Amino acid sequence: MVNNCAMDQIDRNILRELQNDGRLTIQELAQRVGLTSSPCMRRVRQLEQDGVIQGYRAVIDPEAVGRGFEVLVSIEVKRDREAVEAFEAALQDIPDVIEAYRLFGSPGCLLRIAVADITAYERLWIERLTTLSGITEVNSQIIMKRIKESRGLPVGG
Amino acid sequence: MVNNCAMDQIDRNILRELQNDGRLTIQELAQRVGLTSSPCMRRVRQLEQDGVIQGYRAVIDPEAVGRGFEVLVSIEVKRDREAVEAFEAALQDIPDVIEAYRLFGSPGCLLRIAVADITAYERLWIERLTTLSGITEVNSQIIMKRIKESRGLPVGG
DNA sequence: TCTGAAATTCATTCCTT
DNA sequence: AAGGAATGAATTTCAGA
Repeated sequence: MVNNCAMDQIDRNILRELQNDGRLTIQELAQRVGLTSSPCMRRVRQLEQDGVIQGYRAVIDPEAVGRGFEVLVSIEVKRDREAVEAFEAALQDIPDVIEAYRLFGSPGCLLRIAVADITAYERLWIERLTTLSGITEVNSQIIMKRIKESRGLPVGG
Repeated sequence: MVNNCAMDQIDRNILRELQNDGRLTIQELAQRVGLTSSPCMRRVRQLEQDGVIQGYRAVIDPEAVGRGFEVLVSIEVKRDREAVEAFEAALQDIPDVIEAYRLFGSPGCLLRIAVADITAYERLWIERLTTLSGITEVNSQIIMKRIKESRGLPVGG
């Protein structure tokens, strides 16, 4: 269950610390939140079991794996069930599409794409995006600047 | 330096595994990529030093921390330096804004916002978004469906 | 629920190949 | 670069408050 809401300030501090450094040792974490290691570990395990902590990930430099060029793509899809389902299924098979959202209003769909460079993007665009069926519009937006980065969710307190 | 490109297939496998589970023990990781623990650890440390691995994070369930309602907001800002800089500085002080991008073309700016519910969003919108100076348009888009989720970057191989 | 100690597992170093 | 053994840390469990 995700919301038994027995989450107190210490739990929130644990979440904040682990969002910042997911490889903190239990001991170091315990010290930062004012516990000793056994209760601290019990809380962490509980948060994991409850699904509050969904997992841990290494954060990789996109440049280093040939994905330093990011594009946001607005797409309009024909508003019929067949078209939408086929389109969304097709997205699953394009690894360069790292996020995709269906929106209310316009655009109907927003993709976040990560490729090596503009050449790779051109190839992706001509070979895979424009060939998707049921699409009525594709609009590619290059990011000029990251104004604010996602370093995890703000955790109250 | 990020690209000395002495990265081989084993390194890419390490990155893939650590993206999937950032708390893998070196031993378990070593087994998965076909090494013993000492060379495996050397590689991980090297990747960290080179900045290929930028860090480790716990992934938190947004619902559990009162941020289950996500909105994408397109904003147009007056195209003058003062306005843009003031606007972008102001965004830094709104914790609900978890990502912000300045784009080429239109919209000039895209925000990703995470709040508890639509009521909280209404409050944010009226109190903090519409009051930002230099803004000519605000367009809020609610996510109907997450078609594809970011579980880290695809790592070749 | 916490503490503190005991048992086990892991990280890390060093030396050899 | 990789493997293996040694050691020092950290995790994890458990008894008691």
